[in-house]
Amino acid sequence: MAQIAQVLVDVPTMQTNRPYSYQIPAAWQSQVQPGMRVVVPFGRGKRRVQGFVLKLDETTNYDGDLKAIDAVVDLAPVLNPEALEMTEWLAESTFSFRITCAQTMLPAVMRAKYEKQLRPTSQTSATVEQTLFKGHSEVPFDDAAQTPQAVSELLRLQAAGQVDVYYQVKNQARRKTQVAVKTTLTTAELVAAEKTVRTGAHQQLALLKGLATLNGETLAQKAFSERFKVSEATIRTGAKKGWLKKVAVEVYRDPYATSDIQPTQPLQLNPEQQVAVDQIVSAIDQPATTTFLLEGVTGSGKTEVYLQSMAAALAQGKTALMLVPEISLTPQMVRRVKGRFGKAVAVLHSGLSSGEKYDEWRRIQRGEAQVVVGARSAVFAPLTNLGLIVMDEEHESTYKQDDAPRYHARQVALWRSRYHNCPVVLGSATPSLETRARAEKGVYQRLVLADRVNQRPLPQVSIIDMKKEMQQHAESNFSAPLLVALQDRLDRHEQSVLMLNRRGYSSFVLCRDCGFVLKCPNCDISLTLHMDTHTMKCHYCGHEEPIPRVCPNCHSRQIRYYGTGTEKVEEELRDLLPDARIIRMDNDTTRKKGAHAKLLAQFGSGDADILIGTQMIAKGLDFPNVTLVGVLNADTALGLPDFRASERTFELLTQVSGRAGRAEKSGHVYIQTFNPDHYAIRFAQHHDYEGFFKYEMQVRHQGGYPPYYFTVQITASDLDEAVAAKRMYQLLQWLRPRLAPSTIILGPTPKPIARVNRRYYYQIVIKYKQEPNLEKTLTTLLHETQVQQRQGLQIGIDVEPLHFM
DNA sequence: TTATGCACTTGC
DNA sequence: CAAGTGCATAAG
Repeated sequence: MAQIAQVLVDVPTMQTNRPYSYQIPAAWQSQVQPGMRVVVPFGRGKRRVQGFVLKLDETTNYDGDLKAIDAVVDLAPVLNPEALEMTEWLAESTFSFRITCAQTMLPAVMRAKYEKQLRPTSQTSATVEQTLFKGHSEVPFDDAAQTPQAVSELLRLQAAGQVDVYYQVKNQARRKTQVAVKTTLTTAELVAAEKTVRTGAHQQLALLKGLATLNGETLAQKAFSERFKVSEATIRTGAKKGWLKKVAVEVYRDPYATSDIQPTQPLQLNPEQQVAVDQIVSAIDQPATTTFLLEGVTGSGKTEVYLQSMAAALAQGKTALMLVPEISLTPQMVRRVKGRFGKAVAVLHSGLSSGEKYDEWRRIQRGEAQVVVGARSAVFAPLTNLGLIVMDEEHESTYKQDDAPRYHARQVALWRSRYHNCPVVLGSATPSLETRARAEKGVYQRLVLADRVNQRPLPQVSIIDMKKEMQQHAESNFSAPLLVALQDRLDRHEQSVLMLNRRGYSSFVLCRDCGFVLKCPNCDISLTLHMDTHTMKCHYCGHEEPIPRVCPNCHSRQIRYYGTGTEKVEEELRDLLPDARIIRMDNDTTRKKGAHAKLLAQFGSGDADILIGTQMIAKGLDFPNVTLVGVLNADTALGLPDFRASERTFELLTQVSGRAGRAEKSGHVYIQTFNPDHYAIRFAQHHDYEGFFKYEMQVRHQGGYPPYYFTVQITASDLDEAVAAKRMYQLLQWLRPRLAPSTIILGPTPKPIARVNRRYYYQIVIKYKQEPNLEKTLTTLLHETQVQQRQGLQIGIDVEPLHFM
């Protein structure tokens, strides 16, 4: 029997990024398994931390005294063998800690919370008892240790044995329970009981009849009382008489329980869709793994291909995973999947409460859900026997996690497909260059849906040169042609969608006398005006301050709001078209849970004529009465210092264009821009992805960017700008001889937003085609920068970063 | 991440 | 000389 557990402790540092051996107490030796969480003592004090059992052993090569496991948290492993293997791989490939990776794969509530408590001992004096504990059996350490004096006093008391420091490892996971009724009597006994009730006691009779139908099953009290028209008081009487028992049963928090989802049937496929489904389905039971790129314009019926392929996987007794960029933005997708697969579907996305996520996760883990739809982190869903992984809108940048572990869900999906020997379908109308290039090389198999299912032509796209508009008209967010078109839709009772490209653009305060711009005291960025709260906010650190009335620099009153926020656009539009009913959708109006869906439903039911919003409206919205789409500022992202700026602009414009003319009515798109001749805008105008791909590939080839090169970004930040810069130059010297001569190292450069949250950021970008030493070198780097980390210098490694700013 | 030991300064 | 502060260190 295994006596020793190799435990990965919850301490995210380089030195603890390896398992520690612990003694398993004899009583638990038969139940502890790899993948379970345990509580173990760690360090010199009495500190206790959570850990994951990675492995069981008979012996250990550690020759000190082993400590013993304190508690076993789980009855069954929460990380299955696949997850354990994935932890290792993920940690290595993203240069992050194993513990962080393990935690990333699980619902957030399974992360331990630590509390430090003070408890009295047998030697606690009466004075201490009165002043500190005041009759409580324990006191939170942080409450008692508010001042430095209090801390030293506590240390003294601890040394004197007057107080005991106790570490509590709290499991945040809570199961929701419901009161249910259950009878232990037989049907005959229930019938006999009917004779004992006094005449006219209808409710009690109904109760007994109801209980007889349960056949010993439990039923929620609420449901019982509704079904048999029995009051809760009667149920209580029944319990008193011993007819029934009240029990607590676990219920899942089902985020979609109340919404009525209509079951849907598979649709007739067109020939192209049929080819795609056939190819994918035939790959499901192949021993090899195939990655498909399913390329199809908006409305070409990609979703139906996904659904029918997933159905085939289920039919073979396998499970299916479907990733979507952010479901809270595309509720229609969840409806379609739930409509097709009903109760077999579990949903995982950021819009769920932590309890809901936990419950959905357990439904998957217990095998109660065979289909998972979810955003980025759903790629770790504990599905066994995976038959198919679908990644919709594979080009979306939300698939990349911005903080450690900086993984891309596509990489994880591909890893899992190799583990399960199942196909992956990457779907998009505008695939990322990396993916499209791989399909070109034959690494991925390309499936094309060229026709729109409804046979509608794509909307006509007009480009409006704002430089000319500006010369002819006063400063306005709306060009003459766009205004005319908007008025026209109002007259015809059709709807319009206006998109404001928020990136790199927002409303700030500028003094017209001295040019002063109000900036965040912590970050190198101007503050944004928020009319709803009447404050100036920093979008990077959250700093907030009142709107200035006079210029803080020259005390002039000529301090005005500049630039374009959605609020400002809405205001201007209300002036220009006073009769239009307008809905605005941005971070402010959609912050509350469900607000997003509510606004969309409102717009969908025809309660408004115009929907104004940021990028979030470009995705997934599908309203038949929308015939006009306007992009107010197409090019604000083009000026950003990022080689993917053109790709993003093209994607966004193509995507938002797809929102016009979804049904019988044809749509028209107006793109306002200061760069009317830019290729990203021209190719988007003609819905020409292939043209864009070829052109952009040349640009990337010339610049030496992905997909011709792999990239790794190393960031250093420090409170002192000079320190950050100096360390980065040292790093460059250190790095150069360790990497291949063909590898290009860019920088160090200050990041385009050089200061965030009082820290200064510098970056180095490594570009390489083949670099066998990379992993070893970067791991060494992480080890060697440990000491500097503690001195305040923070180093971050991002493999294949998506944002270079 | 965090408690501890040790080196060193500070205060009486 | 005791107490206090700061930092390096190691965690089974």
